[in-house]
Formats: sequence, C-alpha cells, structure tokens
Amino acid sequence: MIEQSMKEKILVAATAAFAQRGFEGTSLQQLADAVGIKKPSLLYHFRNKEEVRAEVLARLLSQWNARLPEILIAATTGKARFEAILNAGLDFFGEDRTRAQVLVRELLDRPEEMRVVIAEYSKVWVTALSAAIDEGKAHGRIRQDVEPKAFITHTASLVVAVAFLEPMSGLFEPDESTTTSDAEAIWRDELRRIARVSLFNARPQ
Amino acid sequence: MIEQSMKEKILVAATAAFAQRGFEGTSLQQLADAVGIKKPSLLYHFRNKEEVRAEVLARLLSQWNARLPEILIAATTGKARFEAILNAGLDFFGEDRTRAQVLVRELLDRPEEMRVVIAEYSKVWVTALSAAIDEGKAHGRIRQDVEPKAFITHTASLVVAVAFLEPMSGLFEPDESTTTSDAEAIWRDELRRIARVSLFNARPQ
DNA sequence: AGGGGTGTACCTACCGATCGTTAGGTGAGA
DNA sequence: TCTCACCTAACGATCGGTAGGTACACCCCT
Repeated sequence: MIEQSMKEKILVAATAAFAQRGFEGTSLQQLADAVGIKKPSLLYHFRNKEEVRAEVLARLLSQWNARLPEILIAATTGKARFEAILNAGLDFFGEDRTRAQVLVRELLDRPEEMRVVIAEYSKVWVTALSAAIDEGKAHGRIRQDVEPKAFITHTASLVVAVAFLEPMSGLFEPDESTTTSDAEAIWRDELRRIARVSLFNARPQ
Repeated sequence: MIEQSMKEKILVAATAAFAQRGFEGTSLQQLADAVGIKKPSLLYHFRNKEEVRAEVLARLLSQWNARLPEILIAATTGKARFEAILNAGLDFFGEDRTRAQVLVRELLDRPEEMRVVIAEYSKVWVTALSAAIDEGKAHGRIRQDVEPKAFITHTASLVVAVAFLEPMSGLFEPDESTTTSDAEAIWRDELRRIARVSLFNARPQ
C-alpha cells in the first residue's frame, strides 16, 4: 500500500467530484468529507477553491505529457505513428473516464483559457502527425483530400467522445446480450476504421 | 417586434446562461436580472430551479423534433437521406451553439436521465439511417465493414463536437489570415468528407 | 540529555454573502 | 370580484474563506 500525501488524496477526490458534478456543483465541504478532514484543513493545502481546480487540470495534463515521449519515440514511420497516437489517446481516456469529463467541463467553463492550454499541450504531437500526413500525401500513401489539422481535430474529438459517452454505450442495442464493454469495443473499432479509411489510400503506392 | 411571453424570455435567458456557466453555476438571481424581474417573480413561472432546467432541455429537444419530419420526407434515397440528416445536424447546432453546450452539460450532469432522453429523441432517425445503411450494404453502395449504429454515433458526436469546439477554431492556424468562420467551414467540410469516405464504397455498384 | 524555538498539519468557531424557496402582499385588467 | 403577474421581506441552509489555536515532530543550543 502506497502512502499518498493528503494533497494528492484531495486532488484525486476533486478530480472525481469535478468530473461527476462539475466545479460549481462541488463544495469544499464535500471534498473535505471525501478525504476525511475539515474544510479549513483543506484550505491549508490550497489557497482557495480556484487553486484546486487549477491543480486538478495541471495534474491531468501532466499525466498526458508523461506518456507522450515514449509514444513518439516508439513509432517512427507515418502509419505506425498514427496508430500509436490514436491508441494512446484511446488508452489514456479509456482507462480513466473522468479525464474526458473533466476536460470537457473545463472546455465548457473556461473556453478562452482552455484554448491556450490545448494549443500548448497538443502542439508537439499535432505538429508531428500533421507533418507525417503531408509526407504521406507526397508519397501517395495518404489521400490527397485530407485536411490535416481538421482531420486530427476530428479524430481527437472522437477519442474524447468515446470515453465521454461511455454511460450511453449500448444505447441502440435492443437486446441485452450486448454488454457495455462489448458496445465500447465496437465503438473503438469503428472509430479506428473511420480514421483509417478516411486517411489512407485504398491501394497504397 | 414580436411580443414574447415572460416565460419564453426566461427560457431563452436560462438556455444562454446554462450553456455558458452551467446549471449549478447559474443562480435564479442572475436569471431574474437577465429578464428584468425579481427572483420570486421568476418562481411564479416555474415551480423551482429544477423545472427551469427541465423546460430548457425540453425546449431544445422540441426544436430538433420540429424540423425532423421535413428532413425525413424530403430525402428518400439512402445517400440523399444521409446527406440531408448530416446537414440538418450541422445546421441545427451551427445556427445556435448554445444547443451543443447545453446538451453536453446535461450529458455530464445527468447521464442516466439523458440516456433515456437521447434514446427517445434519436430513435426515429437512427432507425431510418441504420436501415438505409443495411440496404446500401446489400446493394454494394456502402462499405461492408461499416458498423451502422457505431458509425451513426460517431458522426453525430462529430456534428456536436464541431459546434462545441467553435471557440477553439483556428487553434492550429499559425497565420491570422484564416478567420474563425473559415476554420469552421474547413472543419465542416472535413467532417462531411470523413463521413462520406468511411461510409460509401469508392466505386459505386 | 534536555529545554526552547520553528514549521507542519490539522482543528474549532465564525464571518458575510448568497443560495433556493416561501409567505404574503399589490395593482391592473377581465 | 377574481385571477394574473408581479412585488417586498424574509427564511434556514450553505457557500467560500478567515482567525486563531493545538498537537506533534524536528532541529539547535547548552
């Protein structure tokens, strides 16, 4: 059992609470109760509620940044790099769905600030992917009609949406034989198919 | 100048406020101020705050339902029906971006309830589109590897995402020559391309 | 070895402001 | 005279945040 600091415990609890009920819908009292301390003790660790929000977001983004280098290093060719980043995104949001919820809530609550944050944290891999798409177009591996930045944005949107809509999975399945995890697997497969088909040429080279 | 009832004025103001700051982030005082009445007068028109939320959502959904029949009637063939519904979705969320914001916030705040609501309000056109896809597959016009329900879900997600991410448009454009509306047009075009390419066979029949 | 400072991590008690909601009017028009 | 559409006044609860205290570990000095 790893002994985690009280501040870390608070951030974990705050992430879950913000994901479920939102920043405005979560009180400091609820956070304090969740980690077993009193409200003023919580404000010993954070200057105010806003600082909790900021650190929750920073923690989320740093978790993404932490696994980015190995993704970009592992895959060098264009196609492998595409698959690697797509799967990394699906894993990242799939293994903890609160990440998608917190991200979307922040986009709703503070769009201007998030514009800057998103630009900063996506710059590296968006640039890498965009260059790979341009190169693939030059070599005829990638469709000429692909609009790189727009394609990447849409694919990223779908990755977040799949995690975001997890509570909705199995929505259109009339029978009960299809479990939630089955429906999610189908969603992910179809997402990969859509991205692949709309990006690559049918007959490579 | 159309004379609109106070109740309608409140719902319009509430929709904008809920979209921007969320349900928990909006007080009845703010809504009352926005329409120029006192707080208790607002509760003459609505039993409580929860009823405001319910009617805001109901109003949004009825607006979608109102334009659905003509869409389904106008386009009969599979391909035309696909284009018609896709464009109708883009128009619906594009002409008033608060719709996407309110919808996404409701999905975050009350996922279980929204699951039921979404199922009800999407049943008609999802069923129609799904049948059209199956028929298209049988005739070879549509790719065999399309997973109908998942494809529709993803396309719908992208339609909402494009409107939702409007404040982020032009995020990756280094120059200032590309305006926000240009970037949005590119997004919509790329969305249509992705959907078309990943749905239809390259060589029809 | 033992006493005195210092910082950490919590606590109780409380602040004014604002929350959603209710009670009980008022005035205008049918 | 009755209903509609608003009002003033006030309710208890909860909000984020502050003041000030306590218990305890650790370090320095003699």
